[in-house]
This record gives sequence, structure tokens and C-alpha cells, in this order.
Amino acid sequence: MLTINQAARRVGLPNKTLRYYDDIGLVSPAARSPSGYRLYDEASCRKLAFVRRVRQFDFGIDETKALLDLYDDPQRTSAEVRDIAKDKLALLDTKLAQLRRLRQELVLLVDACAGDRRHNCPILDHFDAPDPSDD
Amino acid sequence: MLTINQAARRVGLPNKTLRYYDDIGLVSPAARSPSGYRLYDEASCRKLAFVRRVRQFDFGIDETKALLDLYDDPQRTSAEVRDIAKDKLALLDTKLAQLRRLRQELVLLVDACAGDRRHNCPILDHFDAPDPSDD
DNA sequence: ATAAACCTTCCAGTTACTGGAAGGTCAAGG
DNA sequence: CCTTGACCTTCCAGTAACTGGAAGGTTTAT
Repeated sequence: MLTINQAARRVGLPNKTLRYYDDIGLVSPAARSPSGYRLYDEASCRKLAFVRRVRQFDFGIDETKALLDLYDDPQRTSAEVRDIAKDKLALLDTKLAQLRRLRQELVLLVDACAGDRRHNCPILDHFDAPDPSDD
Repeated sequence: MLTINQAARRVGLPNKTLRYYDDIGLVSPAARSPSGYRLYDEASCRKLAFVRRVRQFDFGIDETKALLDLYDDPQRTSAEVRDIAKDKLALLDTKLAQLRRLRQELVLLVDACAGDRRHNCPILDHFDAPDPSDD
């Protein structure tokens, strides 16, 4: 049984985050010591590591919880999991497209700007465009 | 002079957001009516529109404020603005690279998963990988 | 006069934590 | 036995950028 900091070090998360996950009921320690210390066993550490990996994939806490429930359920089917992953993938693609557009516009702006001591600036001009057709 | 909802409609932001921008001192209305209503003129509407466009580029409020100060300052140089934009561009590139890696991994996972009624699932297996070398 | 449609302020909630204060616990050293 | 330091606990507040809602004042029209 590991105390909170030991578990935190093992799974690579801050101890604050472990307390938070306990508070919201995402991953709780296996037990408490007589004096109230959180104690994590192998299984709870695996769950924490699982959560960390899922979170790195930009899944929100709710989605992570759904995945964790499936992870805990030996009766789940691969289709249930795959549906969640596919939804996430679609979202990710949307986000990527937006960011790419953003980047492209910003590149144009930076390129158009002399970046010298003069006072006119195409970047500000662009943001100031009196363009009523833009939503 | 426009009331808050009229201004909100014109610049394409929710009225709550206009109140918020006033609260934090980002963009304040040009005046208040005798009964305390916020009144926006042309200049304040232009600033709101400017802020909206900048925000769409994923600049934070602080960065937006910096840009707005430069926008307000006839003595600013294009170099000052360009530096901010270039920093943002670098950040954007980092974020894009991360998301691309994420997407690629997720694609592999989804492809590897049959998505049928069976109980084994490569996605969950991946997240469960007992991989201690990952940070 | 009163109803509808505005406007105001203030408080709470959102996401996923992070930081800090006040205080209990545990092992080692003197 | 006592103290010191490193842990641990809970709870409260703050982060970013709003959003929603309650309670109440104002304006306009009927």
C-alpha cells in the first residue's frame, strides 16, 4: 500500500490531482489508514495511470469516467469503447482544422507586417477591419 | 448611442460578455444613461469588434488587452505588435504538433479495434499499458 | 395601470485542477 | 520524552472567460 505521494510519484501525477480525483469519485484509494491517510494499491494505481493516459488524449473527465467504467466492466464490448474514441477523433479533427486556419491567417498577418519602427501595422488593421459580414 | 443589447447584436457578442468586458476594464461603454444603462458609441463598438476578432485567434484576455492598448496608442510601432503575433504563432505551432500526434495515435487505436460485440479491446489495452518509461 | 421587454447588480456554476492555511501523524535524533 | 521535519488531512480561494439565474429598477406601449 502506497501513501498519496508515493502513488503520485509512481503514476506521474501531482498528489493534489489524486485528492481531486478522490473528491470527485473518479479514482479513490483502496483504503484509509487508521489515521486517515489515503492508501493506494496496485489496482488503484493502474486506474490512475489509465486515467492519466486517457487525459493526455484530451478526453474530459466525464469521458474519462465513461472509459474507466468500461475498463472496469468485463462485460463491455469493444464497440462501446470504439464509439467514444471515434467521437473524440471527429472532435479532434474539427479542432485541428480550426487551428490550421488560424495559423494560416496569422502567418499572413505576420508576413505582411514590416515589424519595424513605423506606426502603420497590417496586423492591427486586419483586426480593425470594419467587416459586418463576418457572422 | 446603443444600449447593451443593440451593441451586442451589432458586434456579434452576447450582452453578458459586454458586461464582463466592462467589469474587467477591457472595453467600457462610452457613457451611462441617467438611469445607469450602458451606452456604446461607434468607438466602443469598434473596440468590441476588434476584441472579438482577436479572441477568435485564440489570444487570451491579457494578450488582447496588450493588443488593444497598442491599437489605442498612435505612437506604437509595428514591431511591438508583430512580436506578440509571432509569439502566438509559435505557441500555435506547438499546440498543433501535439494535437497531430494525438490524432495519429487515436487513429491507430480506432483502426486496431474491431468495434464488435467482443470483449477484448485494443483501445482499453493501450490505455492500460503498464509502461513506466512514459515520463 | 399594467404588462412586456429592457436594463441593473450580484451570486453561483462551469473545467480541472493548483496553492495555501491550519492542523494532525510519524520516524529519527538528542 | 521532546522536538524537528517531512508527511498527511481538510477546507477555502483562485484560475480563464465567461454563462445562467435571481431580485429588482426602467421604459414603452396599450
